[in-house]
Amino acid sequence: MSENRERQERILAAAAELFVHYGYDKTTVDDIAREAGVSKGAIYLHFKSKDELFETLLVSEMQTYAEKWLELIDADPKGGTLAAMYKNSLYALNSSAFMAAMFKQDSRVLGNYLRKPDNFFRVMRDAQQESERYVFVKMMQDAGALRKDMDAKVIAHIMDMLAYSLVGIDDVLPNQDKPPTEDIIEGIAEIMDRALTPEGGGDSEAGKAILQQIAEASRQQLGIMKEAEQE
Amino acid sequence: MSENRERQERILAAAAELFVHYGYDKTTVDDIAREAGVSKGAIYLHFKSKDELFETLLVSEMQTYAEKWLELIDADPKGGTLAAMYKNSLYALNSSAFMAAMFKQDSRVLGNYLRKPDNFFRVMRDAQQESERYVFVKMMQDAGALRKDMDAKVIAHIMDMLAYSLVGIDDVLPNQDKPPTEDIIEGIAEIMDRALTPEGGGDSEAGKAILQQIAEASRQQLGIMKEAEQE
DNA sequence: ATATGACCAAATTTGTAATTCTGGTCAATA
DNA sequence: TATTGACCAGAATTACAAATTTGGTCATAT
Repeated sequence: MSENRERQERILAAAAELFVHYGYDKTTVDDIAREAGVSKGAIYLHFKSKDELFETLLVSEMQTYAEKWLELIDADPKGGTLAAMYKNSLYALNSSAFMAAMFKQDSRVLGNYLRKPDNFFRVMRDAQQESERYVFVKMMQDAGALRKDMDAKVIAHIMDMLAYSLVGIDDVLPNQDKPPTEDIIEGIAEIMDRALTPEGGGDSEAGKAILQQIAEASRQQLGIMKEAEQE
Repeated sequence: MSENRERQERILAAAAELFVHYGYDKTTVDDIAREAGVSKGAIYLHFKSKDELFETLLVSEMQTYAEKWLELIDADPKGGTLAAMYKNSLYALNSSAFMAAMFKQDSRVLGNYLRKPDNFFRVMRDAQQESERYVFVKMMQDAGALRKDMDAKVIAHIMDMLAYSLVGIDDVLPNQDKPPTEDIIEGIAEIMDRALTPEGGGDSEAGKAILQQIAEASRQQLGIMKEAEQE
């Protein structure tokens, strides 16, 4: 990795930590520079503005999330089933506080950035016709990895609900004896496995093939966004 | 119903509507009096303070919710299974905007009431050792209406997650083509039925018996709270 | 060529005095 | 006796100037 690239990574890492802890509003460019051990000017050699830095971080976190997801699936013996794939997406989501904040649109972290008229999230929502989750579930169903008698749109939405509440429920419903997150995710996986796997078991290999396909498309889309952002 | 009692109901109904629409902070006692068609003084003949009115409403909504739940179960042919019971709790929750706001601790509705040091919700949380949902799930498991190989605490928590996200996900994740709520609830019910019902089917009658038991306990607890509130 | 941090205009926050609003009371009324 | 609404003290909001902070720049240093 070039020295320049390495410094950019350091800046982004510092920014991620500060944004998660203090939020977009309370984190200043000076803070980021100090935390990353560079001068403020250096930040502006990498990013045109605070917002561009922030948006680069958003994209970067999404990429990291996608890669982590793929890794987990690859390492999972049952990785090709719909339930296992979904489960691993939850682990991936849960592994990054910043990504979790993005997913639940945490206003404490995203702050006034959310109010900007054409922020990253709005643009993304307007751009996509169908939710990524739905596309994924639909493909899995067509490939025989999800029972035909389930409505893919409904399943996709329930999956979003569970992901959302996995990272968001603590904010509003403090539960004294909440089970460990891992137990929750495994519980969800078991439920999904029983409820969604077609009779006779789904085709695990077909599932993995689909994932590669989606991953590739996703990488392309993120690449495009990264370019769009440079302008 | 006594004339006095009827007026109290009218006040509470008016308050519920205003609180849901404008929130606790922006709803004044004058507003409530006007909406209910009574004088402000009359409000204070029924309630010692705005907060007492509010808390009476909280308890009243919980009672209505519990009754609605029982009704739905009674009317449901499969009402005794765990999945059907849970499903009906979601319908009951979804049928009252105020109850939904309570469940998700919606700060737009509950406003500064939530900041009060010993508000209803804090008192309730401190009072109860185990979550109601867990008690319910555990009893159902002991009665043979939930597979033994599932952890009741985990299942209870996942049920809370789904309930929370059912009423809360719209606030942060606007989904252009979200399925109708009824389809979502039925989808959840189907998933739960497949995943939680023991081999050979659960004992539906035992389930209903348990519910009556819990309903009775719940009625008692709410009665106690109502008294505690009078002070 | 690269990197820095002093510097600045604009935005945000703070302090605070004036104003409005609101929960609660109670003398007057029906 | 039961009910009302004018009234009031304290709370909340507004207005706005002063002070501070912050995103971004660029002359200077390395």
